[in-house]
Amino acid sequence: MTATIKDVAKKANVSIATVSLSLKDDPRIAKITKEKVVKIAKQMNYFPSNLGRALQSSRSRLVGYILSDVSTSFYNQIVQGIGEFATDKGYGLLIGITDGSEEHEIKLLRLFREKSIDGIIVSNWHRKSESNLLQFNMNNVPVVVCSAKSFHQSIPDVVIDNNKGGRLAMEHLAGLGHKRIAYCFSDESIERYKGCVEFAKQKKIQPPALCHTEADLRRLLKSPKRPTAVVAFSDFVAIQVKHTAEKIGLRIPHDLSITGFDDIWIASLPEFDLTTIEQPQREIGKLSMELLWLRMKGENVKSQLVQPRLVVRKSTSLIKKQRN
Amino acid sequence: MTATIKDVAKKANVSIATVSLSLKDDPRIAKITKEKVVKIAKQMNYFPSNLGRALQSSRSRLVGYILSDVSTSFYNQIVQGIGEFATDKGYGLLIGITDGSEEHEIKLLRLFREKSIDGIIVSNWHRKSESNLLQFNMNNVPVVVCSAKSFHQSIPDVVIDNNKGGRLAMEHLAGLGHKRIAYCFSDESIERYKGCVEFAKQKKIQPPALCHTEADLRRLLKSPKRPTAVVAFSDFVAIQVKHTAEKIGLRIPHDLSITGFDDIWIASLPEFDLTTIEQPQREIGKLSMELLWLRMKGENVKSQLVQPRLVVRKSTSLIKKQRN
DNA sequence: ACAGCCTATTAAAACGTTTTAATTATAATT
DNA sequence: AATTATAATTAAAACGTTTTAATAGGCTGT
Repeated sequence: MTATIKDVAKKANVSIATVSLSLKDDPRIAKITKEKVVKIAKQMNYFPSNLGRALQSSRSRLVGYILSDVSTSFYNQIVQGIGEFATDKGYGLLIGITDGSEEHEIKLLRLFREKSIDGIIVSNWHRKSESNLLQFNMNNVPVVVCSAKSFHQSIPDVVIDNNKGGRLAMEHLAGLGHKRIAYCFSDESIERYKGCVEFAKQKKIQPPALCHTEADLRRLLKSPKRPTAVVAFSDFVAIQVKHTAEKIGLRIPHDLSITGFDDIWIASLPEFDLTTIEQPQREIGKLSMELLWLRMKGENVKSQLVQPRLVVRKSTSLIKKQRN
Repeated sequence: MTATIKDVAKKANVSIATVSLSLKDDPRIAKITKEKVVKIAKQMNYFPSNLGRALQSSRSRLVGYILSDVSTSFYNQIVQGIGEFATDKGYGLLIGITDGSEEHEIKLLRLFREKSIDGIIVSNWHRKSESNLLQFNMNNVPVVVCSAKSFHQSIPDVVIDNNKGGRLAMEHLAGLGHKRIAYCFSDESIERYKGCVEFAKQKKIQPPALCHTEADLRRLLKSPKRPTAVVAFSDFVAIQVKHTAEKIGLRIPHDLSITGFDDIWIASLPEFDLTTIEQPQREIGKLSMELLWLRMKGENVKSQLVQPRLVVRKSTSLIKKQRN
């Protein structure tokens, strides 16, 4: 089917070694020979097979990306960022969607191993996989954590400055005059919440009330001294909060201001028009792949903190004087 | 680092051939030997490297998926479906996001070739790539088109029954008493529109008015005999239509019923609550991969039509008598 | 004219498998 | 006991590369 190095060698009437060296412009080969070989190779539409190359160099030029679910709007952009950089550097991107299933995750990691993958980026993983990932990482298959906090100091991560993000949201709300603020929900990144608390402490205002569940929030919103604003953990959560508030009869932003986090595409739809903290998802993906690439080249890298940005829309407004 | 077949052979004190045959349970090897080898292999945590295997069989056990953009909610589920099936069969899924760029697409196809990919699934592609894809397809690297109409009879596709989907939407609206219906927008799948027209013809009602642009729609909605319902090409378009209508002062569904297509996740949010034609995206992905897999095994397959399903929500309602 | 040096090229080994054909060991038949 | 048939194992080749070390062919300088 496709031409191999042997075919080229035969046609050019040289050895396969000469072909190999010519194509990588090795100074040992005479210029005239190189030109001949290159011309014939092009003419035969020859490209070195990664299989042979991989076998001999034990580098497959394949990287893997593990995540639990592409369908959350958030990770798509990340995949895009990773993919672009990878292709550019000649790496194939193997995608591994675990769907949250541990069994699936194990299967995927085994597959990656069998394929002699050169590096791995992870966004979601199970506790039990950590030793497995660590093993990859120590055996010259670098691992980078993307958009999450790394679980081991030998594995760098690329993550938004969550603390700063929390502060930005608080700063914005405080600037609009809000004094009683709630935070929904705490489970995941505690950093964002910490950012809020730190800002509050610094500005000597009341720290946000922490809601763990929707029931918590509902109760709080019905109380006499209910919050006038909510910092939501994500845009997703922000939408939930909006629904909860509306069910109680509160209107956004008239009765309640809400900030989200991520700036997924629907945040800008007029139905939501959500003030939010933007994460440059594509950038995060690209940066992760860049770190991985550097590590695969043997360089040392440090974890990266990506800067968040406040996007002001219509889900937040000045607090009404009479209620303050 | 990781054990190779040689290591196992040495430890088991047999030849590498014996190891290879034992692990695939070849009847020629004595049972007792097999057991010994299998035990030692497991104990050494040995898995055959795909690289060696691929080189010798010239099958990489890699498949590629080409699409322009993962971030449209729609394709995520497809990727998930493809990925699941692929992993299950021991195939690695290389993802190729073209971002609509032709140059990128070419780069990706070359990468796929270099990686000796075994099969390709395509959702979006440029005209110019067709000859390229066809070449893969003829050279024992089968191609399957996913969620789009194939461009060549030698390449099967998996696609929703668009005609039927159109009919379903029309049937639903007609059932609610709507007589004047618009279709937005026509550019892509003409099949859906055809389905609408066919249904109208059959039931002897007025065929839907075709809007090509938002301006068309706006004009139509402002006309005295304006449509009372719109069949939108996709959920995405349905949302656009909703916005356009609301800007004019029409309320959904009170003044205008809208049906979408796809049932992406936001369709079920209370802000939209969109009556739509569901595409089983995951199923479509899975089916595409299954076809590809069969073709890679040398079997002949036929294109598949997937059945759409009407999901009734609140964006459609009975036409008001006074206006009919 | 010959040792010694470049320069250009190539043979050969290696990477990790699978598979075919050959070899060895064992059992069965005369 | 010698031959044949059968069962079990293995040597070797092949897949497509890269790389190292070796070879051949000219030159140079004596």
